[in-house]
Amino acid sequence: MTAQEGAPLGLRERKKLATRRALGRAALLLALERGPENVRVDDIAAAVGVAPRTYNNYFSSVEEAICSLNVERAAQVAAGLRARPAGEPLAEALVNGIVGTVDGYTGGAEPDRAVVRVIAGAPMLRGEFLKSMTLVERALAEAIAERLEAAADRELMSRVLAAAVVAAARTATDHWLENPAGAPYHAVLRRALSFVGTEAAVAPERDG
Amino acid sequence: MTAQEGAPLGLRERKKLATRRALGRAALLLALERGPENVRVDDIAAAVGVAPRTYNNYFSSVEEAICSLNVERAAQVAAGLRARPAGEPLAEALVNGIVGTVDGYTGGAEPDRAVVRVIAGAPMLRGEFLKSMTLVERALAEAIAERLEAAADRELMSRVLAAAVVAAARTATDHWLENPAGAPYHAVLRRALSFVGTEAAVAPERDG
DNA sequence: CGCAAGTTTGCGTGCCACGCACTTTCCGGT
DNA sequence: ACCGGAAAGTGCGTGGCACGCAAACTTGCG
Repeated sequence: MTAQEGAPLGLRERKKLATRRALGRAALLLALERGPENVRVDDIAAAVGVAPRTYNNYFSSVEEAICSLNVERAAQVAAGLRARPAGEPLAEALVNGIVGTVDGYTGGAEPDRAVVRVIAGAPMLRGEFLKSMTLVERALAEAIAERLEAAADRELMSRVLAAAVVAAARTATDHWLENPAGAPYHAVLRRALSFVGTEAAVAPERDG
Repeated sequence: MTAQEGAPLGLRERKKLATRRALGRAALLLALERGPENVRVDDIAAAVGVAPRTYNNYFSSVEEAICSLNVERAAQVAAGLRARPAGEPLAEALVNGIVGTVDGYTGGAEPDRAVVRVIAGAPMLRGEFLKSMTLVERALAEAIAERLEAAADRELMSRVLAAAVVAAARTATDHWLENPAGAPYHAVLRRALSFVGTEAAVAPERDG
C-alpha cells in the first residue's frame, strides 16, 4: 500500500498504482480549486488523460478518490509507532509516533489549512473521510497489539486505544481548523492526545 | 429533534416528524429483510405510502434514511450523562451514563445482532454510520463541557473525551459483533470504556 | 516472437438527487 | 364558519453516477 517497497512490485502494478495516485491527486486538486461538490467524474478522468470508465475501475465515488491519498497515511501511522523504541511506554510512544508521522508528512511545517479543510471539513466528504480513518485505526491497532504482548484482551484493548487515539487526533484537527489564530497543529495534537489517558493500558503487565 | 418535548410542537411538525420516522423505520426494515444494497428508494417510499419525490425531501440518500434512527440516540446519550449525579467523577459518570443509555434503548436485553450488524457492519453504510456517530460526539461533548467548569481548554478537552468515548463504544460494538460467543454487550462496552482512561480529565491543572 | 493475462474503453442500463412548478392540505386569524 | 396563504406532497425533467458486459488494446513472460 505504501509504495515504499519497490521490490515485489511488477511493472504492471507500478503503472496501475501510478494511475490510482494520479486520479487521487487530480481529484483532490479539483476539489481544492472549485470545491468538492463541483468535481465531476469526467473532470477527474480528463485531468489524468483517462476514460471516465477507467476512473470507475479505481474508485466508485468522487469522495473516495478525493480521500484516497489520505488512506496512505494508515501504514505511515502504524510505522510511526513501530519506529519508537521498544522500551518507551505505550502512551508516550503513541504520542511521539503520531506527532512524528505528521511531521514527516508535512515536512515539519504547519499543515496546509486549505487542504485539511477540504478533506476533513467538507460535509460531502465527511463520511468517506471518517471511513478512511477507520483504516488508520485498523493499522494502528495492529501496531499497538504488538506492544501488548501478554494482555488478557489484547484484541479489544488495542483496537479501543487505536480508535481513541485516532479520534483524538481527528478532534484536534477539527479544533485546529476552527481556530486559525490558535496554537500550531503540533501543540493542539499533543494536548488532545494527552487527554485520552492511555495509562490504564500499561498497567496489566510489561516485561523489559 | 428528540420528540420528548411535546409542548412547542405544532401539529404539522408532528406529522412531518412521523413521516420522517416512518421512512427511517421502513428503510431499516427493508435493509434487514434484503440487505442494504438491495433497498431502492421507491421501495421505501412505497412502504410508507408516499411519493418517491417526497422521500427525497427528508433524506438525500438511502444510507441516510437507514441510519436516521441511530441519529436520535445523540440526544439520549447526552441526556444519559446529564442524568448522573453531579458529584460523580466524570469517568464513572460517562461509563454509567452510556451503559444506562444502552439499557434504556434495548430495554435491558441484549441488542439485536441482526440490526446492529446491518447498521454498524454493512460496508455500504459505514460512512453514513460514522457520520451519525459524530452527532453523538457533538451532543456528548456539550454535556461533558458542562461538567468541566473551569478547565483551561474545556472546549478541546470535552470534544476529545466525547470522541474517544464514542470511539470506544463503537469499537466495543464491532468487537461484540465479531464474537457472538463472547461476553454480553454490557460487559464488552464497560471494558472498552475502561481503556480510554479519563483520569487525566478530572485534574484540570496540567502542564500545557 | 507470440500468446495469454491484464487493462482500458465505449456502450447500455438502472438508479439516484434535486430544481421547478403545480396541487393538496391544513394552520391561524378574523 | 371562512378564507388567505404557508407548508407539505407530488410529477416531471435533467444531470449525474455506478457498474456489467464485451470488444480493443497493452504488455509481461515463456
